[in-house]
Amino acid sequence: MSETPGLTEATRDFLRALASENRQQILLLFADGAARSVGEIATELGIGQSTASEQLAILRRGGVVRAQREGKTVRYCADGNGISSALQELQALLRVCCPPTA
Amino acid sequence: MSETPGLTEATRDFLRALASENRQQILLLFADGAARSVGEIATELGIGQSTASEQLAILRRGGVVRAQREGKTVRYCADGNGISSALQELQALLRVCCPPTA
DNA sequence: ACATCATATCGTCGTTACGCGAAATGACGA
DNA sequence: TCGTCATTTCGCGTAACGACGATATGATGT
Repeated sequence: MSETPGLTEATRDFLRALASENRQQILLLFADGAARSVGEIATELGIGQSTASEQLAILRRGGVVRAQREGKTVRYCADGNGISSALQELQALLRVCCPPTA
Repeated sequence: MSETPGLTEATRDFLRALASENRQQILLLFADGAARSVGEIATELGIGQSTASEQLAILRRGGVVRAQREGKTVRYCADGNGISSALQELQALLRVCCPPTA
């Protein structure tokens, strides 16, 4: 069998990260550009603290958000680089599968 | 400004559809632009025929592929319209969450 | 070192997704 | 109508996901 991975594992992680409504909500919190702590996110979304941490980790693995420590707290914000690179790879795949008019 | 900037259910289905390696492989089969029957896809990927049908249905729901009957068989191919519209909506969301910081 | 607060990880449970074979549906030709 | 072939739907077992509370790790101030 040929290898033909199609998409990178990273891009698949990106897609899976965004394919969850809860995680989309988290991402949308960052629309104002402000970084947030895990606890703030949990409170704003009305979910458990550990849940927020875990979902944030998935988003981070997908290159959607990035974290930075500030004292005791960890602040998350959208990762523009990760997002645009994943988006580019995704577009490349889709272009391959959609030649001309269908 | 304060309206719901979230993603459509359709776009979430699109993301979920592409977040599976098996379904990505199916999509990649259509890179040559040729439509394929369910049985052909199952054979080419070495998966069960019912599995192929189900995964195809998910891809179709996500607007990634579309189906057309031809006699007894149903041929699937990539859905350029569905893909590009979902992609546009996705980009819109990501733009919202990624200020010019990058 | 100790206490404290924020976050990460662990253990668990219920729900959902995947993959298969078997059976039902739909299309066509005789 | 009947038989066949392709596809869809169903039933089931297994694996992965999502959420939670509880506990462990890490950072800070005293």
